[in-house]
Amino acid sequence: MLIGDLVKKSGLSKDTIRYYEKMGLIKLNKKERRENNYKEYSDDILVRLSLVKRLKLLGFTLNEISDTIEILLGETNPCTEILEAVNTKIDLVEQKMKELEEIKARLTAIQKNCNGNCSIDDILPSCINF
Amino acid sequence: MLIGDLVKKSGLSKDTIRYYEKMGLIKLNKKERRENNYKEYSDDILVRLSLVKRLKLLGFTLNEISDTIEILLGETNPCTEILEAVNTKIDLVEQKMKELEEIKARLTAIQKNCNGNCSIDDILPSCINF
DNA sequence: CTTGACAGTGGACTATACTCCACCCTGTAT
DNA sequence: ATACAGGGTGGAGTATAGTCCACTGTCAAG
Repeated sequence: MLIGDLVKKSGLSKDTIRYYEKMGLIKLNKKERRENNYKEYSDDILVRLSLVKRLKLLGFTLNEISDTIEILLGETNPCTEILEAVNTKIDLVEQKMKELEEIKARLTAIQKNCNGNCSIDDILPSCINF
Repeated sequence: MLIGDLVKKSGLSKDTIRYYEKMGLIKLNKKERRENNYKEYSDDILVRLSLVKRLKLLGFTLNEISDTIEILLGETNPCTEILEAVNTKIDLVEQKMKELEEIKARLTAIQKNCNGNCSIDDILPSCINF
């Protein structure tokens, strides 16, 4: 598919896709050009872009994403490396979830302390050592 | 305390603290200066910085953090506004948690599909529509 | 055969969040 | 007295992640 289609299917802008291309997140080999010099994007590229989008939402940087994708979708890594990478990512995700649970508990506590007439004094105790 | 202490206690750099000051994330009133013009930071400032650090880890921008802190620690907002803000934040946190759960499920699926001898073909199905 | 949508390239610009630097003042230790 | 750690200010520079713009080429429709 051409870039216009990719824009529609990926939900990313033309400029963003080209930026990712420049950064090496997606790669086209020389075959993937039409005679008129237009770029031909495969479904693999779409998969990669979906991965990028998801991982970005979770706060990974493009460099981290680049590494992750290389391991997940690369062709040269044996299984153990893939599994290790996946396990590391799971740990990271679990860590983020724990953080969020803590924050949520804290917010809920504020909500409960605040019975119709709260002030800074109701909230501060919940924030110390937060 | 002076900035050196604050650096040690907060784990943030001098420049970062001053940047947050410039951005209005932390505020010193005129009283909070010693006669020699040195800034005197209170424990409240430390609480604020801890909040900033935590919220940053979760992917909030400094602007979002600024708003949140203003509502949580500000002095002029009535209770209803605080509660609304807290509820909004809880929603946001829950949304992020859902995202993470989805990612984790996906990663676990990859892990299961990969029985000792996986290749790109084992992983790709888990990545499509990811 | 021109118009308009779509493609490509290169480079400038922006926002966010720092980080570094130069230069100056303060205060204690030698 | 002076060295030196620590404080203050202003402004420049950096990294990341885009976003915008100008200019050019391609191609199907009228």
